[in-house]
Amino acid sequence: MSRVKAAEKTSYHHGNLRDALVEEGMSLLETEGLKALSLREVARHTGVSQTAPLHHFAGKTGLLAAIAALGFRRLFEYRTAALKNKRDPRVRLMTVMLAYLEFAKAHPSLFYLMHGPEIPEKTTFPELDEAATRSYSVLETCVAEYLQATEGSAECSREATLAAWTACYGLAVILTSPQNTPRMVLRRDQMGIAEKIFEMFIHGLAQKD
Amino acid sequence: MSRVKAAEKTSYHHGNLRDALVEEGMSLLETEGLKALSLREVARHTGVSQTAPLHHFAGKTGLLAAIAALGFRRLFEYRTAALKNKRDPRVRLMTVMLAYLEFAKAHPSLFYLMHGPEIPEKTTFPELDEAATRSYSVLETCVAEYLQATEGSAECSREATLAAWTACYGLAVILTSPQNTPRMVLRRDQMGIAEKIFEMFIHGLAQKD
DNA sequence: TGTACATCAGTGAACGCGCGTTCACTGATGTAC
DNA sequence: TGTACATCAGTGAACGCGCGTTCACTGATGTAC
Repeated sequence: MSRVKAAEKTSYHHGNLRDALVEEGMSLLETEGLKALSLREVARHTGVSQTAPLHHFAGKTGLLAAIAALGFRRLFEYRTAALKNKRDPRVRLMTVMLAYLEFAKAHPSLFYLMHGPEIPEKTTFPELDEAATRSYSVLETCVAEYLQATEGSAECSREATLAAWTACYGLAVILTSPQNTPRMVLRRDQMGIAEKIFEMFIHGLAQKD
Repeated sequence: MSRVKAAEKTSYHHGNLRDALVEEGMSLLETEGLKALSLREVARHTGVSQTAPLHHFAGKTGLLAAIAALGFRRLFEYRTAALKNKRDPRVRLMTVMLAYLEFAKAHPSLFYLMHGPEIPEKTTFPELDEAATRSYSVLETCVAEYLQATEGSAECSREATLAAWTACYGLAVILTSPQNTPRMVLRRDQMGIAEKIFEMFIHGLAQKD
């Protein structure tokens, strides 16, 4: 790996093909959708023979997993960036939830790849698994802090996190595939309604039972 | 349609092929999953030539839509059956939400077909659209009644329904594809945890804002 | 400093797959007269 | 009551597609000596 990225076009070896394929796959996914994302198409776009990717990934699923992992890393960054300078626990929780929604809306196909059934056995891809866990833990932290601030006990923080995650995820899927469901409500001001809904959730989270 | 279902095997015409295909497609979906559900396979299972289905459905999507519509009709029945003899508005809301979850867990592939992207432009299939709306309206009614019981105003009932639907749907997807996400929490007693989570939601629903 | 050789990262042809759909057809049914 | 004919619901062969993957290969790189 001494000359990574040195030669650009003329050399036989690419030097950085793995990253290039992931990058190209990502942009293909965002522009053309998941259906159009095939090994061959990615190879074509990268200007490389159609079997070259197999030297870097365990079949098609391997490439998909790598793309999804990159997606989770970006989601993590997006979430943490949104949290910057926010101090109030309640605000932080709301922020991290809304950020998730924004991310999903901005990258629907990626979002679908990250969570959908296209990649089976996600746990078997360490890179993907780690990135997903890291992203999830941002939410987890915010929920725990919020619970602590409101009732002093972070006892059922796990369930509460799952509840928050349910809200985020459910709404994200709904907003991402609008033809799915209640069309009336969501015509306009999606983020406003989302905030309203999240507020109800957050309120419910803080109850003592 | 005078002799529907009269002759069984020997006759050239099937007599009830459309229904038979939907039925067969449904069972194929449940046993083998969405990937295995092709026009040809359904035709094969029904004992009919592989092009016969095209006389009854607008291509593959048409068949899928018919199956999904049947799914929504069953979901509707399941929900209303669960509500029978329940009187308290809060209990009724909880019941209808849990019933949704149970249905999804019992028929994961069907659930995925009903809500996933396999059928594009769902609104263009009247049968499907109507069945989906009817099923959704059960939830809508329960939410409205609950709001009325708790605060006397069913003003933001639409948003509240969407919130409840978000909780149902989000959790259903999570429980349906378990490898997705937080594995720790959901090892056991899924319905118990689900109820806990829904309780938080329902509690949040009733807040005055 | 030079050489032999293992290893890695590419190539391109080809296989085999199941699919949705088109096509020209034929058997059965129902209706007009 | 009988006949002609349009229409409907089947058949089966075939087309064309893009795909993931296998295979034998070759060019380039790095390392041991």
